[in-house]
Amino acid sequence: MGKLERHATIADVAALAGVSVGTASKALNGRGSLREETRMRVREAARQLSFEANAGARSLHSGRTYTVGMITTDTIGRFSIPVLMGAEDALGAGEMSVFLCDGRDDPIREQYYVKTLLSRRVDGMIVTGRRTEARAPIGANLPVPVVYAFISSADPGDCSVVPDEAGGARKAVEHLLAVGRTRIAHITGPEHHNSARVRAAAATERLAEDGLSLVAPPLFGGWSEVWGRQAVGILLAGRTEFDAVFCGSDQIARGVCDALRAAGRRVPQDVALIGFDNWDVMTEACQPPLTSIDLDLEGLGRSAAQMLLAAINGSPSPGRHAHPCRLVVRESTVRESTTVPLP
Amino acid sequence: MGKLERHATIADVAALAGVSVGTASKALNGRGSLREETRMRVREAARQLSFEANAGARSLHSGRTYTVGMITTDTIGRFSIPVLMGAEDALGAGEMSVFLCDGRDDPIREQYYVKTLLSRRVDGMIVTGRRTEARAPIGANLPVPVVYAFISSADPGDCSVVPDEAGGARKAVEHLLAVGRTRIAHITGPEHHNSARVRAAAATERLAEDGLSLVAPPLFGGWSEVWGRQAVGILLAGRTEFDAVFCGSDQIARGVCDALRAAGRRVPQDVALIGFDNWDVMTEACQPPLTSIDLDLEGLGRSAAQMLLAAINGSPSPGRHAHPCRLVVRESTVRESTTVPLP
DNA sequence: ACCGTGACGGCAATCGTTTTCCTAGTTTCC
DNA sequence: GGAAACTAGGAAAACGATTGCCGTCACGGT
Repeated sequence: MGKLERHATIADVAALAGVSVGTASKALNGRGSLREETRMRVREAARQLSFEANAGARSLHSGRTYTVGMITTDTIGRFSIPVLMGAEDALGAGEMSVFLCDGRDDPIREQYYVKTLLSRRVDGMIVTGRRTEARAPIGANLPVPVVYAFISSADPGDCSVVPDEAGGARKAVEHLLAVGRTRIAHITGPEHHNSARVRAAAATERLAEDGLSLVAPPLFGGWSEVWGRQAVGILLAGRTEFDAVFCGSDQIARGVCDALRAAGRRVPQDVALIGFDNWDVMTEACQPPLTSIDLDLEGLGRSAAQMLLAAINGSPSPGRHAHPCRLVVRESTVRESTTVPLP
Repeated sequence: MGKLERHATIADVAALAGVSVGTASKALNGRGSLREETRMRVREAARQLSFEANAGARSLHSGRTYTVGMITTDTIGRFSIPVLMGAEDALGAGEMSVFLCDGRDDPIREQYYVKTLLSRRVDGMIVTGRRTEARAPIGANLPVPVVYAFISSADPGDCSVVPDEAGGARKAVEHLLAVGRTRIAHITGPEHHNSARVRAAAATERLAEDGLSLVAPPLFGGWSEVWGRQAVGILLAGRTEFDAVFCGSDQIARGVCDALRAAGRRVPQDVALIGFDNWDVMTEACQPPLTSIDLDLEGLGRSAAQMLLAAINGSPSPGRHAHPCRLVVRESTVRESTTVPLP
């Protein structure tokens, strides 16, 4: 058989079942009062023609498309994916389909997508992507609700869901304290990056609550392994003693780990090591496997989607919502890989 | 101002411009014969109401939705993303929007998505994802064209676009030969994985064409760094001399690199090293940076999308299409990072 | 003065579905 | 036996946009 020529319409179904179009509609949607026998006959006809109601025509009538747009501002990367997947999952459960739009960090392209999505009458939009700072709102007075996920909108009235990075950094420090370390160093990304500043500040603050401080000012650099290795050199040259390093990313941590080993320091016996992001590629390849802070991006995406659904149904949640991070303990902080309960 | 209450319809525009609905439509679409003054008046009214034509209503009339569905079978991963982005890019250029569906390797979910997409009257579908083997077609006698990207359909009549892995492996071997290596080892993923077998076979075959063979049978294992390190141990224990290693993945290559360095062998002086996938995270973190084979997944996605567009317009390209791989030379095979032209 | 001819725009059908109203039977009950 | 009360299903009006077909002007030519 070749491929089917044309989609069956409800008129085809009605004709085959020997009823009127309206009756067929009622039969398929369980509306109106029909004899069970009629209902079955229509259903059978629909099955036979593999009829699927035209969603476009349907939404023309209902005013809702059960569709949302997802715009990623930067090109889709390691961070956007889980957010995207979490959102897709939550929306799928609400019978919503997702339009994917890759903004590629181009405002023109982005505005084009907004217009396209509006013309497609999406019920709402999710904006995601990575940025060092909050981003300008995607549009003013849009006729549909918008939720910013991972990234946050510069307008505090907009609904943004972002990871609780400060909380994550505090958890990291608390874990190091819990395993008995007090001389902690911090190696992280570039200072102009908001995440780096926030995490460093939170770590410092948490230590201060226990009357402690970092053994040296935070080492700002890049997010890479290379920087991790370099930073260890700086740290060792400074002759400051340290028994733990809190890293701003797993890549940095891995570089740190390699450099420490090369310098003859054992992880975790001499130095406990904790990363950030819980990126499996790094945490698993690290020797030993790396303890890290998980941003729970998939959960964040899911949560953002749920807020969007709520907003669509008339209950918006304006403002900035911090999504909690999770500590994942591996062997770079404790000998056995048993989970250490937090205080 | 609060958010706009409702989307403007063409009737609103017509009323504001003082013309009939049909005239408004003609004015906005450049059809019919209208006075320039009228046209401007309508356009101005549309602008004022920020009118965007309802795409659903429009496609009801035209029969086309300018929409395609993209189904990823496994959960979206490192390989699917570039394919997805390439496709999205090519489709966007054709004014098409993309529905994203994450099949999560669940056939039920997948079938649900196919139904949903059909009810949304997509003009076509792209199926992507990673599998060890060809996959069962997503549906029989679908009323819209389907293109498989990266993954391939078990039905040889379906249009599949897949990387030319054999060609890539041959390029890798050719490069090693070109830089003067003849004692080549091959470390790769699990033997049950089709890619591992194909690449190993192609490498062997290419060597045979020069009257050579691998210094040892291919070492099948996993795709991980850990396996790369282990495999070097096996290789060294075997006392076979080798001056190059062709690895089945960049992760393996990185493990190999670390283990070689630990064993006192210099890369590339003693051993030239080439990976597969050209995954920036690995190639850049590797010391020295890793030469690799790029699958050009983004190009592959773009190409798949173009075939889909062609199929939608009535010119299908049935069958399996191999998308060429690219050699990317870095310092793990040549001292200077200058590009070496291929023979 | 009359007809022909463009130019301009309105009218209405159409796409596929849902939903409201209505009509024609069939019961039911007094 | 006849009116009321249901029941089953049909007819038609939406929903928003496009488009083919017509009517109505104004103008020019004979």
